[in-house]
This record gives sequence, structure tokens and C-alpha cells, in this order.
Amino acid sequence: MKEILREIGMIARALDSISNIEFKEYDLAKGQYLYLVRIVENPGIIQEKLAEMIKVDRTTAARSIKKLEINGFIDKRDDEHNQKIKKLFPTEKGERVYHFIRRENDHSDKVALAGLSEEEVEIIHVLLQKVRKNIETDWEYVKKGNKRNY
Amino acid sequence: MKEILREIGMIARALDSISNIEFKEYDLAKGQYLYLVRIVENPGIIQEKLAEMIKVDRTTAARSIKKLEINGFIDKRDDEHNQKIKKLFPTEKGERVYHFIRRENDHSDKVALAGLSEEEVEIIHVLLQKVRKNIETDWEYVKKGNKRNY
DNA sequence: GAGTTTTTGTTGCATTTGCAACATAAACTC
DNA sequence: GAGTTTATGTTGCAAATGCAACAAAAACTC
Repeated sequence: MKEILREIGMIARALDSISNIEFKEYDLAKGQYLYLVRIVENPGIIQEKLAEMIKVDRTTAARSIKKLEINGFIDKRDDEHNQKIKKLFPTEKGERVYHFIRRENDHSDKVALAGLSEEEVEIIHVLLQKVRKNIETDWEYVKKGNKRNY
Repeated sequence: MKEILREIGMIARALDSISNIEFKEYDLAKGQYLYLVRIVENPGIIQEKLAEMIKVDRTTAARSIKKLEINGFIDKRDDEHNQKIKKLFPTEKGERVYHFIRRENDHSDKVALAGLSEEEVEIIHVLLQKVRKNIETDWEYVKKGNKRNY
């Protein structure tokens, strides 16, 4: 069995660690950059969907988002037709910081992909998307309290 | 810029989340499976190296390992020639649980790689190793307090 | 081999994380 | 449309996480 997932774990932890260190400069606490980029790119998204998108616990997302709001990076707005949901939008400050996050993330992407040809980048991208889709099915299944069989 | 790293982050969080839920059955707390598998596969490793291998903060590793010891999954042994280091070894209980972890991890690998051909699995494996090597350089650099330029 | 730097390990503290458990609006069922 | 189930959001804990700061052994420098 090829240990794909161990490699992925190492890469993800290393990157997350780097980002968290680098974003302290913008007063973003651990993990908050994840939420902010998605809110900027998907304005109006609700936190439940955001948690699914990022693959993080609902309650963790709730608290990170609350903190983003308190610190003025995003706004929560009521929906006209649905009283229950709160749509998320970036503030101007959030938009501004977004550009720094993108710059950093793009740099990390470049570093990570150094030495790969364009075709290889294309291939790994496609394959990773497949892997992600494969695994998110199980994630949702297990998160809902179901038991996998193996 | 291909968003490779975002895919990797999603996959890693989903997998980690699944594993943590599934390993509670064996009284392994969040993240502990990471350390245990590496100790079984690299008996005698010291915690500093383990932290580097996993790509986690030294102090986080220290505490996870302490808990693994308290709960009887591993032993810490003194080195004959070096008073400072403590070598880590699995106990019988640790070895036993290791097999369940491997079974689970192998299953996750299988799920993740469903629909990929053997060649594709080989390719993604090779490419991920390259990416991991690329990024671990930066991780060590930033963890030591250096600043990246971008 | 004295002095310096690096390696390895620890503890204190503030923060994030996530499961359980709850609340209520919305959607669905009959 | 009353009753049930699902979707969305929250709060209370208990635990993991990670930075700062410290300690001491080991390795290096001259």
C-alpha cells in the first residue's frame, strides 16, 4: 500500500504551520486564514457550508468565524427569506488581508511545486481533486456518526 | 496558480478527522496515532526527530508522547552514551494497537485512491514525495524563526 | 579545555479544537 | 396543518496545540 496519505498529512501540517506563523503579522489567529479566503471567494456563504468546504468541525468553524467578525475581517448578515442562516461577507479590512493571504499561499504553491513540470502540476492537481472527492464522502459519513467497515 | 495546497489541506483535515473519531475506540486521543505508528516503525527514535518527521511543534509532540507513555502504549528508555535523549519504544499494547491503526490507514488509502490506475497511484506518490521535500525545507526555515521572502 | 552554540527536553499560559448537548427555524410527511 | 426530521447555530466542557521561556547535556570553536 502506497503511503499517499502520510505524505499528504506531512505536507498539510507543514504548510499550515508556516501559514499560521506568517499570518500572525496580520492579527489572524491559528486557522483563520482558511475561513477568510473562502468567504472572500464565496461571499454570502453560511458557516455550515464553510465548515464542510474546509473539512472542519461545525463548532470550530463557528468560533473561528465569530472571531473573524469580532476582529473586523468579516460581517454576518441576515437573509431575507431564511431567519436561521447568517450570510458571511468580507469587510474592507478582510479584503485587504485576503490579498496578503493569496500572495503567501501562491508562494507556498510555487515552493511546493518546484521541480515539477507543467504536465506534472496538471496531473497532481487532477489526481488530488479525485482523492479529495473520494475522501470527503467518507468524512461526511463518519462525521454523521456512521461507522466504516474495514 | 493551481491550488494544489488547498486540496491537500482539505484531504488532510478530512482524514485526520476520520482517524481521530475511529481511534477513540482504542483510547487514543487526538493525533496520538501519528506518533504511535512512527515509533513502532522506527523503534528507538527520539521525540525531537519524531516531531520533525510528523511536522508538528516540538512541545506538542512532547506532550502527546508523554500521554502515550502514561497510557501504556510506549516506553521511554535512556541511552547509554547520551544522557540527554530518551529513546522511544512501543509496548506490547502499543504494537497491538498499531495493527488496528495500519488497517484503518490502509483502508483510508484505498478509499482515497479509488478510481486511480496503478500508474496514477505511482505518479501521485512520487510527486507528493517531491512536494513534501520541497515544503519541509521551508517549514524548518520558518520554524527556526526565519522569514520567507515573497 | 574554556567558552560558545546547538540539541533535546520541559513547563507556563493562552488559544484553538471538537464532542455532547441543546435551541429553534425550516423542510418534510401523512 | 400537526407532528416529525433535518439544517443551522450556539454554549459548556475537556483536551490538544503552540509560542515563549527556561534548563542542561552535547557538540563545536579557538
